[in-house]
Amino acid sequence: MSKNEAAEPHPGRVTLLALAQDLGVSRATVSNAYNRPDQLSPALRERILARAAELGFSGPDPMARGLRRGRVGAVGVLVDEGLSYAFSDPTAVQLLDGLARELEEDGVGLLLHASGPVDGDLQHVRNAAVDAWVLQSLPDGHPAVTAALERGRPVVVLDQPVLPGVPVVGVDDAGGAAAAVRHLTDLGHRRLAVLSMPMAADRVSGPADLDRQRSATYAVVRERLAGAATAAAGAGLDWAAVPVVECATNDPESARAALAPLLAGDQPPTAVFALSDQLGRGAIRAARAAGVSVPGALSIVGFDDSPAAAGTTPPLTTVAQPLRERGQAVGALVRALLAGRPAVSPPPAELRLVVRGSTGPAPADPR
Amino acid sequence: MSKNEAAEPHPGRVTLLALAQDLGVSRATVSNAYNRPDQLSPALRERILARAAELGFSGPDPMARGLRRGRVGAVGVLVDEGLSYAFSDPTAVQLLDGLARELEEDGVGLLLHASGPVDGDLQHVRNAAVDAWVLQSLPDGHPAVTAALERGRPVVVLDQPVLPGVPVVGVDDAGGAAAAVRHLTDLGHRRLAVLSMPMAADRVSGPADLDRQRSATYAVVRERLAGAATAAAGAGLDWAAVPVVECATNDPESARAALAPLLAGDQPPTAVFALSDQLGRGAIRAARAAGVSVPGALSIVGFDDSPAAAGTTPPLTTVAQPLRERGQAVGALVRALLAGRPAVSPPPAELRLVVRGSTGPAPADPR
DNA sequence: AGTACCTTCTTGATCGTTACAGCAACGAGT
DNA sequence: ACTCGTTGCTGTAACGATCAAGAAGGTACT
Repeated sequence: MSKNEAAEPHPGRVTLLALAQDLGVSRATVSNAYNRPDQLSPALRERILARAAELGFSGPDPMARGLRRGRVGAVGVLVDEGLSYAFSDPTAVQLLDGLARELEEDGVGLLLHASGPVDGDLQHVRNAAVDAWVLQSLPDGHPAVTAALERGRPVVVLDQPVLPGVPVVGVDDAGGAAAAVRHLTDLGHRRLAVLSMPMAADRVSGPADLDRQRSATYAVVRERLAGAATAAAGAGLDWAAVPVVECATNDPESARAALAPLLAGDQPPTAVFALSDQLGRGAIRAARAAGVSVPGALSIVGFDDSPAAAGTTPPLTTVAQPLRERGQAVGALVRALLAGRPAVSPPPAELRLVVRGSTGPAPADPR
Repeated sequence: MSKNEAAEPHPGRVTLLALAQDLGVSRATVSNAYNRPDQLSPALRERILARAAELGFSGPDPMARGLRRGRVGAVGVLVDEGLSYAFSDPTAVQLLDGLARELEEDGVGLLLHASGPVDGDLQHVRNAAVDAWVLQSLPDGHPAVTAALERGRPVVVLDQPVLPGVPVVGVDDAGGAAAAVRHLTDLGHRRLAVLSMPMAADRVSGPADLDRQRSATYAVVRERLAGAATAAAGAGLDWAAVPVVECATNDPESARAALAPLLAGDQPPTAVFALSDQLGRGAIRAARAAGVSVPGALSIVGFDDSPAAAGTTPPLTTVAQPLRERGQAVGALVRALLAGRPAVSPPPAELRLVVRGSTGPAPADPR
C-alpha cells in the first residue's frame, strides 16, 4: 500500500501542484500539459490528463492563472440602471449579442454589471475581475465612467460622447433623426409630436421644454432631438411649438400612456416621431386604442429597426441602425486593444430610413 | 527633493505594495484601509486613500484578491446555444433579470457564457473565473454540465432534470401544459395542434412523432408535451393523432411558418397549444395571415406569460410562470451556497392559467 | 571526439493581495 | 507596580499558477 492513499486534509480540492507531486513531475510540466502541449511528450501529457481526470482536477485555477497572466478572459459591460433595463431593451440585447459573438472567438465572456445610481457606490466597478470595460450608453458624467477608466484597462464606449483617448462606436443619431422628420414633413405633415425616451435618470415623464431637451444627460437622446429639431426647422416648423413628450421608461406602455392625451387633445398630431421602436410600438397601440387609423390619420416613425419593428401592424417605418454589427465592432476594438494593437474609432455609422406601412401622406383635412 | 519622485519603470501600474512603500506603512495596513476600516485609525485611512487617488491606485487588484480570498464576485451563467438565443428569448431575459437583481445585493455580477455545441470544447467553462455556476436549461447530458460540476464550485440548475446533489429551481411544466390543454378541451375543442420549440439541438423542424417527443433532450419540452398528452388522453383525444409540430427556433416567425400549412390543410385545427408565448405569437400571425379569426375559428394558448403575451391582438391566453421570482430564487440559492448555508430546492412552482382573449368555444361547425 | 542542437523536463522567481499571529504603546482597574 | 484589555500597526506566509532559464540526455553533424 503506497503513501499516495494518505487521507487528504481538504478532500474536494486538487491543485496543480498536488497533481504534479502525485505524478512525480514538476508543476511546470503539468502546466504545460494544459497550456503548451508542444512542450512535453505526448505520452506524458496523456498520463497527466488521465490522472487529472481521476483525481478530479479540472484544470488550472482561473484566478491564479489570471493573476499570473494578467488576463481573466472576461470583458466587463457596464449598462445603465439595472440589468433588467438592458435585458428588456431589444436594442441593447442586439448590441450585446454582437459583442458576445465577437468575443466568443477568443473564449472571452461578458461580465454584466449595472452602473448603479449616480450617487451609488462603485465597488463593483473597482472589484470586478475583467480585462477591459465596455460602457454602454451611460449618462454624461456618471462616476462609474471615471471608475472604469481608473482601472487602467482598455475601455471602449458604445454610444456616448467621446472621452479623450477612448475609442467609441457611435452612429449618426442626429442625421438619422433628421431623416425621419424630413420623411414626415415631405409627406406633408405639419402637426408633429415627438416621443422621447428618458432624458435623465430622474424618471420624469411629461412634456419636455427646450431647456430639458438640451440638458439631457443621455447623449443619444440629445443628438436625436437635435437632429429632429434641425430637420423640423428646415421644413419651416417651429420646433418650440412641437410637443416633445418624455416617457419615464423606454417601453411601449409608457409611450402609449404619454401619447394618449395628445391624441385626445384639441389639435392632435398627424405625425409622431418616436425616438425608439419601443416607443413607436406604444404609439401604434395608443392610436389603436383611440380609434385613430395608422397611417391614415396618424403617421408614426420609430428608431433602431429592432426585430419587433417589422412585426407590428402596420409595420413600423423606422431609422435602421446595424445593431449587431455595431456590437461586433465594439468587440473588435476590445480585441485589438487587448492584443496591444491600436484601436481607432470607426466613423459613426450612417443610418438608413426604412419606410414601411406606418407612414403615409398627411390627411387632407386634419381634425 | 526626495527619492519618491524617482522615475517608475512601468508607469501606468500602481500596486498596493508600491503605495504602502510610498507612504511608509505596511501592505496590510493599506489592505485594511480598503477592506477593514475599523482596523486602523481614521486619520491614517484618509491619508492612504488620498495618496491612492493621487497616484492613481484604484483599489486592490481584483485577481490577486480573488486568488487570495477564493472569491471573485462573479457567478457564471451557462446558457444554451449562443448568447443571442438567451438575449432574444424574453423568458430567459426575465429569469436572468431576477437572478441579477438578487445577486446585485452582494455586488456580484453575471458572467455570461454560451454552453457551446455538444461536441465543442469546454475551455471556457474550465477557464472562467467564477464563484458558482448557474445552468440554464441545457439539454440532457450536455458535456458542459459535467465540466461545470467538475469545477467543484456551487452549481444551481434552472429548469432541468435534477442532478444528484444539485439544487434545482423548476416549475410544474407538465401540470401547466395539462391545464392549458384541459382549458381547450373544456371549451369543446377536439381538433388540437401543438407547436413545440426545439426538442434537440439539431435544428429540425416539422412534425414530431411520439418517439421524437419522448426523446427530446430538453427536459422542459419533454415535460410540457407529456402534460399535454395526459390531458388530451383524459379528454378522450388520441394523442398520437394530434399533430405536434416542432419549430426550428423558438420565435414567432418559425411558429408562423410551422402552423401555416396546417391551417391551409384539409382538417385545420380549431385549437393550438403553443409551448411558449413566442410560438403563440407566431400562431396568431399565422392565423391572421390565413384569414382565420382568433378566437372565433381558432383558439390559441401560449406558455410563460412573457411581457408580450398581454400585448398581442387578441391578448394571448397563456400559462403564467413567475419568471422574475424564479430567477431570484436561483440567486437566493447561489447566495446560500456561497455563504456555506445549505440550499434546498424549492418545490416546483405551481402554474396558473391566465385566460385572455385568444381562446373561446370551439366553432359549432368546424370547416 | 568535439561541438552544436534539439527535445523534454526542472528550478526558482514572481504575480498582488489578504489572513493571522504578534508586538508595542497606552490607559484603566486593583 | 502589576496585570489586563484595547487600539494600531507590522511581518510572514500563503493563495495557485506561469514564465524564463537552465540542466540532462540524446542526435547529428563536422
